[in-house]
Amino acid sequence: MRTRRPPTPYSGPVDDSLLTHGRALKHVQVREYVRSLVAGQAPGSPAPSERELVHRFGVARMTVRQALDTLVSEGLLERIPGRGTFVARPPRVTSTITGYSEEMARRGLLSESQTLLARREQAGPGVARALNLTEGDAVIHWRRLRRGDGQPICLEDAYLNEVLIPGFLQSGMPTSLYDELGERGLRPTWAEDSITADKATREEAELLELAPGAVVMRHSRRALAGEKAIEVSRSVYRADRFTMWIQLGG
Amino acid sequence: MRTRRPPTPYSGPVDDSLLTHGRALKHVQVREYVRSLVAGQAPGSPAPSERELVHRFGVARMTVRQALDTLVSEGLLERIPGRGTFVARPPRVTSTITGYSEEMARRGLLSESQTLLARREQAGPGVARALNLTEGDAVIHWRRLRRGDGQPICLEDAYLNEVLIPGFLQSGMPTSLYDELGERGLRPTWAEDSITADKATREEAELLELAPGAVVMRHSRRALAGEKAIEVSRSVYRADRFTMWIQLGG
DNA sequence: GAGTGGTCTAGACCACGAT
DNA sequence: TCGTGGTCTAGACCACTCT
Repeated sequence: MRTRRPPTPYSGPVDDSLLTHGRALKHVQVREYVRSLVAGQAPGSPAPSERELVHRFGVARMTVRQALDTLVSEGLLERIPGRGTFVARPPRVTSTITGYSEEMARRGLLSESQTLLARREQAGPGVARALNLTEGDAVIHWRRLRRGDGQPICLEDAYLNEVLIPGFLQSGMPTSLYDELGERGLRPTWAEDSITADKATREEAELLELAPGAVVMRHSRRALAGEKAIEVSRSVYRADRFTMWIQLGG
Repeated sequence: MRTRRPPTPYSGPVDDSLLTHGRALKHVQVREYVRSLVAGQAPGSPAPSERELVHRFGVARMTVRQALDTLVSEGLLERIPGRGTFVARPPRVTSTITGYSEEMARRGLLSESQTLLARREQAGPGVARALNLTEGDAVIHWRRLRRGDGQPICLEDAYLNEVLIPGFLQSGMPTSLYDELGERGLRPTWAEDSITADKATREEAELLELAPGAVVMRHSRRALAGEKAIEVSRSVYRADRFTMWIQLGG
């Protein structure tokens, strides 16, 4: 039986991001070592064997397994019993939440965005409910006319929970809302969308340079980052210039 | 230090589904015991503590942790350091691939489906490409008029890879395509959808009981079960009676 | 202080794949 | 046969929460 374990005064080079209470956890060290080894490797490339890592780090095999378990559950590695551990083929993208800018980029179109309105408002009943706020709470209302290759494509009214993004209006409006949210750790991870077809109102037709009554697609979204309802938006798209693409599942 | 472990001749009641090579793995026993305890429990209810399970099953704590790890990664349990292990609140549904029947059921509408066509055809170029087939390969073409509460809502043309579902046409058409595919282990796990708005053609307008030129929503789907492309479909929905709901992310 | 989960050890035997 | 991952043991110390 083992006696007391010494207080593990680890003293090697340590990435600060890997510290917990001032000390790097061993399984984290192993995990990040393997992650860096494996970064950029082709799918199917072998990762170090568990016993090799045991040797290199002087840790128990269970510790190595804990490290690899994480990477396997991340989809980075794949274990094949009797053969070894290998770089997994990149898992199919699991329905990413994308915004308009990314949608346009994906099709190779130049994405432009003209802000028609960006101001603090009091939440109405619908917006308040969608953002888990109380009616009258402060929200940011951002209305944009969006173009692809110069042509009007979409008119979007987004409402953002101001409490979650202090200084948003003052900092100048970002090009990509979702990138900006990402930098604040609030990139939406979940969204409820609804989509229907309709005819453009007169105002919409004017802004989108359509004949009144032309066919449009209406898209509503409620986007959440973790538990936080961050954005609710209503968009109207020219049907003749826009097809929505969605990938579901993983 | 331990000596050799005895050959673990487990003899308790064993669910066949839990057997591997004729012997129930201990972590599986523990896992399924906890799963059954926790089934139907309200979120936040405590699960047995790790040490309690160690006692009850006479196993090492690492074994119990392995069992609980699985349930945690399934989203069934949640660990809170210093407090215990608890039933997790049901994880948000990660964008399920749903078919029309399930969509209707979700809104509490009576879903009906009238088969207009169900036959073997030779794949055209578009369908062949979508199903990873060669032009001329056999596909099943299934055209349905779908109603909600008696009203025409959707006209759908589905093409299925016949090789993957032998005897499909002969067995009588199912009510829910996705349920039927599920029973063959081919429930789609991934789908590429595209959605746009348009005006109904004369034929569509007739079948959907619309005025010619009325606004409709067009929906295309390419659905895969694992690596197998199983279904490709084109649907047209009456915009006045149907809004598409999508949940993204998890 | 008692109980909980988080981390870690230093081994063991097994089934399986490659050689 | 040798190396691999899969399973398992019987403990240990830690930080944390709750009472």
